[in-house]
Amino acid sequence: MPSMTFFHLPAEKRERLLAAARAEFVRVPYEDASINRMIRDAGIPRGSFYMYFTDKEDLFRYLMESYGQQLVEQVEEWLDRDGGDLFQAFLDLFDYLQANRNSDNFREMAEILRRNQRLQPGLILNRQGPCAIVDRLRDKIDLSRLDLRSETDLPDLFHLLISAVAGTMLTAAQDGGVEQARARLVRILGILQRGVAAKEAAPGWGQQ
Amino acid sequence: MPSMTFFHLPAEKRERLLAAARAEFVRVPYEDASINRMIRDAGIPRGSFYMYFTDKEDLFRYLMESYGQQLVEQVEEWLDRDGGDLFQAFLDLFDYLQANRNSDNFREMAEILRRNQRLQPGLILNRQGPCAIVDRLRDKIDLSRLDLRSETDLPDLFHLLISAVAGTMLTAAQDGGVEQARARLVRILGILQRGVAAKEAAPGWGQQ
DNA sequence: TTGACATATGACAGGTTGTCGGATTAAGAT
DNA sequence: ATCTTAATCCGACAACCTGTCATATGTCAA
Repeated sequence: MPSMTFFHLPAEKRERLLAAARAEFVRVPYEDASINRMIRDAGIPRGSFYMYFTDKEDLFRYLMESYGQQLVEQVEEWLDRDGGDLFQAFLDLFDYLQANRNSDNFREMAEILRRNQRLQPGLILNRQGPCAIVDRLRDKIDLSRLDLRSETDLPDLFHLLISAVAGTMLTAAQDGGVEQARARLVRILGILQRGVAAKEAAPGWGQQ
Repeated sequence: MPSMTFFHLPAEKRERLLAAARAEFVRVPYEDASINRMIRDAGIPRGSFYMYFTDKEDLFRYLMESYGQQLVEQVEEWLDRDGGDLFQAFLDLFDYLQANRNSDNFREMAEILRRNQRLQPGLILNRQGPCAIVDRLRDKIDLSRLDLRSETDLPDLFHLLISAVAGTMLTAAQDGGVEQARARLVRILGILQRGVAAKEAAPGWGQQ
């Protein structure tokens, strides 16, 4: 979390720094991003930066969090539109991130995510896990379609869904096209919905 | 992948470098690991290092890959013992990694995994995804217990299982105890087995 | 005016990485 | 035994990066 000082800053200066930071994270993957360049581009002196953020990670997390905020809002909308269908909403999320023909803002976010999907999903995901998000979305979700048996099933499901989307976005970038990746996501969503346990737990050990 | 030169090295020298590298990755998380220290400890000159590996990442991936090799062998064993029960085997994996009262070798691996679970599951996982592993384990798995509907369901399931284990190991390290984390893993395995779709809900979402 | 406090600033120490060209070794070839 | 050629070795080096700290500057209240 940025220091209070950062928020007391004149909005213009604050935004200048954030813009430079976003540009840098768009330019190269996280590990290669340089605080030096950010402050140079933003015209902020070195010492000041460390007055605001403790770290490159601190800054990155702050950015991710605000992006996350926006995504959650977007997902909220889809849930409304899709009648609370969680799976459809996550499929929408995938399509949305792939398309990225949207506001510059999202285009930027999508680019950063794409740059950093190979490493650190742990960095991108909020530290506290999906719990906060779930709390916010819970009442938009049509729970009657879900067979949840424990208090934590919904957060856990979220975790699985998020990493599925992240994982398939990786596929999309590397291997073949978006099509293939999307198909994979659909299959994974299918697995999560129906489960992989054979319905009649046949005791026999015969294979196939 | 290390260069051929690396494998032509006298075994002693090669092992000296690898040992120093492992020690360094045990000492600090990936980002902070220093090639400098590794070569200093191993008594290998700077130029040589870059003759063998292109990168810190190159070296790390090589290590992870060999650890992965060992883990797969271990999982293979469990599958034999558990009668091909994939879910049981992954639960065993969790217990095994948590316990880490094993050979120094595994203790080291467990420590590295623990240090790096926060970031880069993407780094730890083999680039090609679980496919290679799956091919190797496929005939040890009792497929009659699973309801798989597509060629890729098994790899995808693996991916989910692995990230579930990784995710809960994270929980284990941060929040409360191992107990809580294990319970969470059990619930997640439950979700994957039975699915979260309410049984009689109409499956209408899969169009498009 | 004068403290007392928050904030700003940039020079600096210590560290890192990847490269490069000359030294060294190994392996044939003559 | 000597020469040739290619592979390997090596450490000095340039370029960069980060986090800190002592000093300067601003701000508000008494």
